[in-house]
Amino acid sequence: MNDRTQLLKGTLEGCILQVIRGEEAYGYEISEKLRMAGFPAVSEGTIYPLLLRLEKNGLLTATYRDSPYGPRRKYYRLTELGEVALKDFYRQWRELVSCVDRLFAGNEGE
Amino acid sequence: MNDRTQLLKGTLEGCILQVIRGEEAYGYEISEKLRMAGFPAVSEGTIYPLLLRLEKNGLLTATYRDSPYGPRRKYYRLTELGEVALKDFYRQWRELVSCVDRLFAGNEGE
DNA sequence: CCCAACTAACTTGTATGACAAGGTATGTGA
DNA sequence: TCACATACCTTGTCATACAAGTTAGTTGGG
Repeated sequence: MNDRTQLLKGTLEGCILQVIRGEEAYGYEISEKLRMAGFPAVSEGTIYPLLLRLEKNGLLTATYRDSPYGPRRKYYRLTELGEVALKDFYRQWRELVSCVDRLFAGNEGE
Repeated sequence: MNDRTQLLKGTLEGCILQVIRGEEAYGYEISEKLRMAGFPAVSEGTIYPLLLRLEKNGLLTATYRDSPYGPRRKYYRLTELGEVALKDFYRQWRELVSCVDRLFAGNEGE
């Protein structure tokens, strides 16, 4: 019915910003890192359009660089706008988490 | 850009199940309770279709009862399928939260 | 040399679900 | 009579996750 993909909506964008925040990263790498963090395999059909969108909206800038292993990589870096958006995301995320926690407080064990 | 509505995707369904779990409730009441819990005003255009969907999918059953204040209310109650779905939701929710937490661990203060 | 496998990015089409806007109807109080 | 709160529902729109497929570069094995 409603698999986890709906739960991910909106969350992924913020998480990707956070991955890039530390140091610039390219799409393929980002999807690996998310998988490491425990996210269930995020499809490429998800990640690349999302990155393009973020770039178009000015949250990311990109530069191409050659790869020693394959075609050139497109490295993304956060803009100032991206930093702001990341902070906004995290604030809203924490807010949502605390709402849900409040609702489930008292009977999580069951 | 991406307001909180995308963050809510999928979460709302589980939260509504949780609200109903304790005791049967009707739509109007549920939206009040969510607002109490801190959720930003959940629109009726969201809540009623969602309840109908859950009923159609067998997670909820409904009975109409008169109201002392207005038109009759449609009271929803969890089915066994609904209980299972609620548990599933909560498990997946906790999993997502811990993934995001892992990603943001170390620099939440900023 | 060719082919498989991995790396790397992108496109198209589909489904889901939140929401705005609007409609219908009942009860209360001024 | 009229405004307002209660109560439910429908239609249409938008954002976004994903499957599946496309294009390309590199490496290593047969």
